[in-house]
Amino acid sequence: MDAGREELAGYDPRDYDPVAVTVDVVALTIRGGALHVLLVRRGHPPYTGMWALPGGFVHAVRDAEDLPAAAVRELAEETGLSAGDGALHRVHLEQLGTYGAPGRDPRMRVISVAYLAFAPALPDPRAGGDVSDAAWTPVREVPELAFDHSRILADALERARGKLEYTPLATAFCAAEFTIPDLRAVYETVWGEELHAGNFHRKVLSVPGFVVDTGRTAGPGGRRGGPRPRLYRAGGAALLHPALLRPGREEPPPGP
Amino acid sequence: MDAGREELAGYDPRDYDPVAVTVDVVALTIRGGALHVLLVRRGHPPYTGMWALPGGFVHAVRDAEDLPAAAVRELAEETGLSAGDGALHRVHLEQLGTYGAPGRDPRMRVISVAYLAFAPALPDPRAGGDVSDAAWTPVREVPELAFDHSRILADALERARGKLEYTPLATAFCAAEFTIPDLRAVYETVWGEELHAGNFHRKVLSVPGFVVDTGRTAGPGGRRGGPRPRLYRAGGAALLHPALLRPGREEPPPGP
DNA sequence: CCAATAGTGTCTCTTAGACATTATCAT
DNA sequence: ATGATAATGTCTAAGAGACACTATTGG
Repeated sequence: MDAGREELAGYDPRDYDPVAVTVDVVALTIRGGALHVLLVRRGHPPYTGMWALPGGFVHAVRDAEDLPAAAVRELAEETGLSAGDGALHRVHLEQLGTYGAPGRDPRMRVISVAYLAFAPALPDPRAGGDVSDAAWTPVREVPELAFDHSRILADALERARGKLEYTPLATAFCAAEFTIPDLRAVYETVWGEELHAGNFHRKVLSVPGFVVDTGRTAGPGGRRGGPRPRLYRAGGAALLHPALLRPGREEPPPGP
Repeated sequence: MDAGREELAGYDPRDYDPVAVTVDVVALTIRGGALHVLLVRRGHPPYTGMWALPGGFVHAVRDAEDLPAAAVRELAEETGLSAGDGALHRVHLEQLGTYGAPGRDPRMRVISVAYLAFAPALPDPRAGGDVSDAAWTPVREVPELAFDHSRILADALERARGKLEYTPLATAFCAAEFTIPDLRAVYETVWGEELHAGNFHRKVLSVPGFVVDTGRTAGPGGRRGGPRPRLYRAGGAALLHPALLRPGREEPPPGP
């Protein structure tokens, strides 16, 4: 598409109000069998001392950056991993939604574009910059967050739960090579439900392009016995057909 | 959530760059068996004379409005319907995504929050304001659009096709009361595929909360014979269980 | 009458899920 | 040996889809 660059005569800057745009990242990972989210403790007003999602203003004019680039930058700053690093390269990033209610930031009108990141187990973050602390926090222990970040986190969790059903993104929580039980643990952790091991195994292998067999088996890990499970890599499928529908969703009573 | 209003000392306005935020609306409706989108012809630079999605700057400071409110306002301005009107009340509106690549607007850095609207058949729009023309356009005849609006429209269509599968939003394209063949026509139009009438009928009625029988039948309409179909209203379900999966989706060849 | 369409019945194939079974490993 | 777990097999119920059939309307 070529930008028809007409003259800017007749263009009135007062047609619009200037707004600050931030990017916030909901970075999810699995540690020790529990779903964790990356949080930072704010070192400046507003909400000083409260926990919040990592994020910051988009570099809009000088060194103008795209929105996904801003999200990667924020994630890299908070985790201490460099953007070109291999660890960050395996992170799945997608836009979650945009939050712009008036008054959500007491300073001024701020529109926040939220991103959702699925990451394999990453090292502990390091504090620095304008945050006094940063930590992977179990989602079940997350306190009330600054701004409307509690709502953003809730939306992110719901999105993540749904994404596991019809996309292969559960593999984004695993290392490059993983076993079917590893994958099952991801589903059980995110959905908060136990899955039948045998049925899960057969179903995953029946979905074309979900996982590919490496031919090798896992070494003796922290398991308590049993045969060595086979190692798989993520397949090339972008969508799961048929989907792995999560159980226990009874039909809700008809609303208004 | 209570906003902890610390003092604003130490707050440096240069921490952020001012950005203009717009809201663009992809309004879809069905007219004469074809899917239509509401387009406007631009009356001002940039892209003067080109077709574009209806949209405009968010009122951010004076009369600060929420993002969905801005979308409703733009839709009302372009369709000539008042926001409190009953016709607009039946329109389904949801956030589609946010587009903020540098250079997408040649004037300055603009972030656009795109909304997707599903509407029943609405009257023809009226031109006015800063648009020289406005029209419902069949999506198969849409020309190249201004800015990145062609991409936004493509994303909207893909979202709409998916939404029909697992939500009852096809009813948002129908009048308040509709027949099962009406509903089937919506699916066939949006998906671009013919569906088996008998199987579709049975499936729709088998999903709890999708439609409710009014007990009445349609009057003699533009049909070419056959029994009077029954009239239904939209049910209370928010999700379809089981979903109406669209046919013809063979497993794609595994990508990279 | 005839063509078109609404709505229902029937059959087959696939899949989900409950459960059983066998094989392999750590302790 | 014993217990835990990977992986596979079996059975049943439910849903998708192909197809046939009846009933009811407009022309």
